[in-house]
Amino acid sequence: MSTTATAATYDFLAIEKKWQEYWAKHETFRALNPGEAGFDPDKPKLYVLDMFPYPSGAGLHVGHPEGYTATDIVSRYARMNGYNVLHPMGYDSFGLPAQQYAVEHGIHPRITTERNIANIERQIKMLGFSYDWSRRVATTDPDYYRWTQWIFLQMYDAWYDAEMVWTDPTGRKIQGRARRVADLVQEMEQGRRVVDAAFNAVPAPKGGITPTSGLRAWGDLDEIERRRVIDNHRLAAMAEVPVNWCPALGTVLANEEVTNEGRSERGNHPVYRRPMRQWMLRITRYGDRLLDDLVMVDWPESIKLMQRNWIGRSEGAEVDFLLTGEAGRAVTDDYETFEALKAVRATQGYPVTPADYVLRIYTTRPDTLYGATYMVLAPEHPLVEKISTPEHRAEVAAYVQQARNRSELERIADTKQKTGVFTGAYAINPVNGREIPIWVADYVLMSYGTGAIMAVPAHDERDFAFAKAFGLPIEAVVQPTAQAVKEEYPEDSTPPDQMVQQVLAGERCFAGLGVAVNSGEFTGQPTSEFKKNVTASLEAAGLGRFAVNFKLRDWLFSRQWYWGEPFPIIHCEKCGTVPLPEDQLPLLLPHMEDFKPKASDDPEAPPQPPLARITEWVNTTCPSCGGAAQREVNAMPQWAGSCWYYLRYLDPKNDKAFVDPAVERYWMGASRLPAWAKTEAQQAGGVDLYIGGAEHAVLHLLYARFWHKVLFDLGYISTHEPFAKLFNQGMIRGFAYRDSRGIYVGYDQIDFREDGAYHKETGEKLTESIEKMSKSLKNVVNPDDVVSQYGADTLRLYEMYMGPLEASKPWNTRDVMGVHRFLHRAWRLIVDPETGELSSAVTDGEPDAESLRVLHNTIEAVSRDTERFGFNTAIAAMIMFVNEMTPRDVRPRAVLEPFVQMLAPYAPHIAEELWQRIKGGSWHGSLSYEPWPVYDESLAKEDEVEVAVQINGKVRTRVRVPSDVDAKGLEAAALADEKVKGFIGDMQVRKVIAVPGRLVNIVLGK
RNA sequence: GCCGAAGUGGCGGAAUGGCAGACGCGCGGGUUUCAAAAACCCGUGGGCUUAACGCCCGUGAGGGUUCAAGUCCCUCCUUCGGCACCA
Repeated sequence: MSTTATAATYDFLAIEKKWQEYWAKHETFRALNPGEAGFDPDKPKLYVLDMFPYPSGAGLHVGHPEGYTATDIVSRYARMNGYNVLHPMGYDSFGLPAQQYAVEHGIHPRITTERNIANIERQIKMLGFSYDWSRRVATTDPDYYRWTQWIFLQMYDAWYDAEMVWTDPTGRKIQGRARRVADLVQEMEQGRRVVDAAFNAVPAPKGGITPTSGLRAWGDLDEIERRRVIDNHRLAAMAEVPVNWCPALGTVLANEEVTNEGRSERGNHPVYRRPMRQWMLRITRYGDRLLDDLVMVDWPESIKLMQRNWIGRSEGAEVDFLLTGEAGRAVTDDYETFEALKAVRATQGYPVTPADYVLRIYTTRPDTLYGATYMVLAPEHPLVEKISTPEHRAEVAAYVQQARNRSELERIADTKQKTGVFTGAYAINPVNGREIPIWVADYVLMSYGTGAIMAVPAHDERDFAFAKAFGLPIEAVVQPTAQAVKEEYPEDSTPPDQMVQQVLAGERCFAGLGVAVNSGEFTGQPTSEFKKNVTASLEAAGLGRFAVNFKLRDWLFSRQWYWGEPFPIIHCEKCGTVPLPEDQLPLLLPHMEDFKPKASDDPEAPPQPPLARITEWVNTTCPSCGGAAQREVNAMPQWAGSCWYYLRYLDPKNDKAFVDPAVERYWMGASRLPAWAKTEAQQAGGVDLYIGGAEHAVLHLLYARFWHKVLFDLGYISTHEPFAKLFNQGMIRGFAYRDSRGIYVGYDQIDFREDGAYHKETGEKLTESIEKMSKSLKNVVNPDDVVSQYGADTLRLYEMYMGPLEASKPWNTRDVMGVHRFLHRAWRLIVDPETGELSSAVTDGEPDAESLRVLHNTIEAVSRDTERFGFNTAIAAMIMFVNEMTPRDVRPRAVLEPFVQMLAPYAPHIAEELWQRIKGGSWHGSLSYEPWPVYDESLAKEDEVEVAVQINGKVRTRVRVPSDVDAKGLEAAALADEKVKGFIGDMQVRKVIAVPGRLVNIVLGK
């Protein structure tokens, strides 16, 4: 350790402070926008982005600098290679953690947020990253959230035209586009769209509206109905939907914020499903494009897959089952039997839209329709109450109530043990006219498909379990091959033929593909063919249609907390929801002394947003009619600000627009990148490199893509996708130690000996494990400590040297010394430790061939490795350079200077200092823009190389040959070798493989 | 349960199908020193050996392709990550 540092040795703390002040003072890393004085349009651009931090009270942990260092290396490398580099930083400062921290400590979140930002910014600056600080944003700044609110209003004023086929500026054909609400109104006014029974604006039927179609023209709607149609189509709209209600947090949460166990991601509180009227963003409209456009981006396959799974597109059919008897009569006066409905529909040119007299289900397996033996409604399904017969009503109501009171946790806990009750109602299977019972069970989810299913116990595991539990019939309609059923039950030792018999007998469930049996006219058809045919036949009869479903659900966009963006919306009794006029933005978050949300243990407690308590703020006038009105009192969720921050960095001070279009086109446009960064993705444009943790795989990254596409469709930005290239850094974990009772022990309590870790006080040997860093495991490493002990350059270098960027790896403080020593050695190459002056070994003379060879090998390795993000091996190459140069007493300047440049992206402070010293009095400034050293292959080559010689694949000797020898010459040299001759003896040389520069393999035989 | 990624010395890790273990840590030996630290130099996968020359075994396990496999293919095991009643 350098606590004994004299003025002459590498005084990293002073050097780092000096250069950080220099960079700040000279705005060394300021990136100029097109149009600014000094902007060079001939340089290619590179937009290098970090996932901006959440400014928590704990400050940075060592995981943050890992990604930040990687992007900093790329940024600095790119500047030295002649790029205009945009490398900004900011803070994601709204959200629940700040709210909770503030509640716990009794301090206003505005204050804690400012304090936390100040601390985290100090830490980031202490690490010497080359951010353009003039572009700093915080999502809590009114100048920032003004535009978050503005974008929300654009979504409010937009709808998704799923039918529209259009061509983007690159000539790509796209189906579906967000358009202005005014266009929708116009289409309806002109009669191109009509309104169906569910208030959807659908393309007008060719033959016009028939009386039985349930369709209406725009002119036939009253004011309230018209508003309902429009609201039904807005990309941002309020809707009564089942939401995740967390009474303990006093707010609702998005699906993405609820854990597998049905608890809140934050705080681990129970979450309940409740229907509530909330703001929703219709991300599901973009399901297909969010899925399809993943091919445009250069992202880790694992992340793309997670997004694909999250979107969860499936194809199948919607099928309408007619309700019969009492149930049917309860909901319809006009149609009582299946045959009657079928007859009516047969006369129609246009399929009838959903209405109460049918039970509409979604299935991916329409080929199993003949095996449907009962139906199931989700407890929240609107038909449950209507169709339950008097004798079952009490039981159904009790079950529904019980399901409501079970948290998600409880529902998930017993997926094996199915529950449910019979409603007393029956439905008619459209393919065979059979009446089957309708049940209610919570294994069917209201939020997926139509909230109702046909149950085919013979071919669905869940239905099978339910049928077994309640004694419902199981009828096989798919005959599997012996092999298919064996694959489904690999552990089972039953002979495959017998398994097939068990499936056909309804004793065993089979969910795979096969050939139809007992399926009327379809019997004998393979599954895939059957699906197509039966869907077509249902469609022809108006009883079903091809359908696509997504697991992705609309984004619940309101929260009942204080610390978020207020909605720029006013509720007027006369005009409905009214957007705040643009010139009134930002709508400032009003100050509150008591900002606590109303928390509760009661799942039935209603949400009470804190803002609702400021009556003088809530009560306002309607911008539309001028009458009395109320402000929206919910706040936006954590993710709102992070959906578009990468766009604000481009033009952070603009008060006319969230970004100037010309500026956006430059920084987000397709790059003129060198080979190393060129991918198909970057041709499509976007942020050139985005580095962050994989924990955002579906949340932030999906939401941001969604907003981006909306802004693209509305013409505000120029690219389909926000992030052309994404890279996930691996998690840095820490060694954790616990005693025999399982209690974790902090590092300061541990005596590290050769054979393990011992407790300093008890002497007990401790168990070591590698865990995610966390306070409770007492294995957190604080960057402040590392920097004060070893310096920022050492921390940066160590984090990059630990291993591949994408790998998860454990922090080992002992290893930090290794790179720290390297920096000391690099320092002494140039500075005499005795005098503090330039070392006398540094000469102006012509470099010798060997020094040049070492240098150019290093240039080659560092350049190549940096470009492929192999930062660990790039550092290894620089260490080798220093190890080679250290013993020399003549070290030519011409060799040292390029080395210092190569060190600069990795350890910028020491590099600046060494550069200044080696350049001497003539140098003033930063080396940040000095051209990167050029690799000269002719200087890197040696005249002679050693090549391994294998006999039958085993290395037996080496031969020295000229480095440019060809395969023939290499073969001759190997065969001429005495030792090789000895090995050959009287054996026969069957084959010789000679790979110049690599090896020779001599294959011998008898 | 489903999907994905990964298994290499005492440790972190390196290796376009071409000399496995670069580089660092740790460890052993040496130089320097009154001594220690620091620094510098040498050694360091395991085993055998006449200890020089040299040989054998080694990248989670087993099989395969190839002149040549850590790398490609098949089967299995383990660990980590994601999803999880999505009809």
